[in-house]
Amino acid sequence: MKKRPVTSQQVAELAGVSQSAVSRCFSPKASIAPKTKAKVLAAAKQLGYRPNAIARSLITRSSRTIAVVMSQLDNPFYAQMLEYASRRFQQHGYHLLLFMSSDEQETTSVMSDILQSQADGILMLAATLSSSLAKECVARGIPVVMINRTVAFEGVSQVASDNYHGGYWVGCHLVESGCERIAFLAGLADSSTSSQRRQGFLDALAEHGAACWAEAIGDYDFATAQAATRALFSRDVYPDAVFAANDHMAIAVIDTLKAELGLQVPQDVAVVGFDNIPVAAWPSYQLTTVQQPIEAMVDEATALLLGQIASGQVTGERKVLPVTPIVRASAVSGT
Amino acid sequence: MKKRPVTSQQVAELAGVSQSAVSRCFSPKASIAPKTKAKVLAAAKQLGYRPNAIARSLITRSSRTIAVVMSQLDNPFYAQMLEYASRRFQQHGYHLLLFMSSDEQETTSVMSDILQSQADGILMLAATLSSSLAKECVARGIPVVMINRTVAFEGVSQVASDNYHGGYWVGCHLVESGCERIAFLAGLADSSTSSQRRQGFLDALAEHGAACWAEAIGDYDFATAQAATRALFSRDVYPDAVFAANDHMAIAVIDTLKAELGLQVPQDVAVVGFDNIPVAAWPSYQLTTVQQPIEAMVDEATALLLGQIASGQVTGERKVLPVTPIVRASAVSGT
DNA sequence: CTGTTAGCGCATTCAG
DNA sequence: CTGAATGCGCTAACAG
Repeated sequence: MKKRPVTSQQVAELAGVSQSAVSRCFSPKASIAPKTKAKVLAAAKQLGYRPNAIARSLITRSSRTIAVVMSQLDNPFYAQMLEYASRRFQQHGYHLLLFMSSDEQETTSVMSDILQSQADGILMLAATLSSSLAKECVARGIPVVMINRTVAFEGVSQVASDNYHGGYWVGCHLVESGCERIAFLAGLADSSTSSQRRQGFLDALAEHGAACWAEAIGDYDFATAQAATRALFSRDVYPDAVFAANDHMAIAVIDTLKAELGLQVPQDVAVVGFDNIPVAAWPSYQLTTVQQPIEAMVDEATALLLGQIASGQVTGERKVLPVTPIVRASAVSGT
Repeated sequence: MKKRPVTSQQVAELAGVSQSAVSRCFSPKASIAPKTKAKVLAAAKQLGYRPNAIARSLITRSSRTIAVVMSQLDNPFYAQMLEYASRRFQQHGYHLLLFMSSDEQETTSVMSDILQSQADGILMLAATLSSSLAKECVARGIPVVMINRTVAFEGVSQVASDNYHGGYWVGCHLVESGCERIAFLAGLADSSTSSQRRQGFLDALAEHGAACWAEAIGDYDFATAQAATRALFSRDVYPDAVFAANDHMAIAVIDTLKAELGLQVPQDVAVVGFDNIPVAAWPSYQLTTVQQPIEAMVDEATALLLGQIASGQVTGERKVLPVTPIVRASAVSGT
């Protein structure tokens, strides 16, 4: 049977002090005589007392909880973010309440749960947020930070890596490597990350007097990217380079090229990805890619959320963090 | 500035009913006249009212929250589990509070946070739990379920896949495929999963009158597994098969064999893993492995936790779920 | 079916 | 510095 937890009242009785004295012992900033504190702590230890965070939240109006919304944990990139974010917030005495939500409809119901949960802030990783929901959060004064997402609403903050310049670098790198028939494999159609990378890439090509040779859509999904690869390489003349909007798809491209089409990377086709997930460094792939500053992004998001929580102001800032090109064997200069 | 949320009291005033009437409208099982309910819901919508879950938890003594403790999210196997568990609990109106904890010392401090959080249950994924902490949870009547972990304490429940028979199958499969110099690559030294897989494997070999040709330790880590592979293959006569205690290491073995040692899989060396992570199916690897029933394991853990929460009894059950051999190209019969 | 009442466990006034 | 009193927002008896 579930026992009733020990309360501060019981500790107070055992220690021969008032309940408020006990409370003060567990509040960092309250003033309490060392002697009474010792008595109280002794009694607390004896009874196995732990302050009830729920009761505390009710009165302080702060749950010390951040709601994080994710759509996919199978992408290691987001898994890494989540792990790091959790550790980061833990350091500041906050904990993450996890919500999975794939489609926008689900997000609506999830958002309702979040609002009820009294989370002090919301961290959106890879999920879409309708502007009406965003508006509701802002109206309630709950700070929202989105990572690598765009939403057409003022109140929410955004942290992103410099997708445009990442794409731009890829374009330059491939042209300068001598590639002439460069294809782009997009992620999700409505994803801002994919379209920003694409735009930078196209602009780079244009500045070099080149153009994108072919495009396909891979939905950030392995199987879809494989199908797209087959389509891109079904003609007699096929691309001599593929820029995939993320590493996961780039891996799919390489695998399909090698296993099904008998093509060599980078001898026959150069391949570049985006993210620099751990797999990209594996010997089988040696994927040239653009590294996103995961930790810096999370640090920024953490600072934004905690800052807004502390000040009680929701501001809606935008931060763009620099990316780092990583040249590996899948697309080297002078190929 | 953070606005004070609207309370049931305010809704009651607007609707011209008592505060408890409002409360009943948001409790599924309470009886309320359809007419008053309509009035209340109208007022609630007008004010944008959401019940405060914190206040509810305080009085119901149930946070509808499960604490999950993880040590690594970079292993896709655990990431998948977390995602599925989150969705599963969400369906039942529970949410996950995420705690990251690598070493045992950290677990102690994390456990303190969990106890304060008033979580209704604890789900341990890939983390060690000292028996003193386990005892404290049980003493408080908080159900604990560990997945794929062993702890020397009565009160906690455990869900595991049948590691022994998985290892046993691998042993049989390799011997029957004609392999004669079979090596084992262990995970973490103190991990029960690794040692159970190993034991089943060794028993299978013994029953076929064979023995393990060599052993090494890969710590469930890519780089360590690579180093171990180099060591295993440094002699003139090298293994003709490697059983790695998980897929992640098996991938490292294959990559090292192909990229560094110029060996073919499975022609020169057969490789088998464990888990059946998504990568195992990729064309470059085609890894023969043993699939763990992730969803069934999580379903079982969910049922165990929710059942114990509902009954108020912590029982400490053990469940072992069957595994499924997956034969792919990296180790086929008759090689 | 509805309103009234009494707390849940704790932080925070306010006197002393 | 300490204790007594108050109430956070809500659910759960209890009468009506």
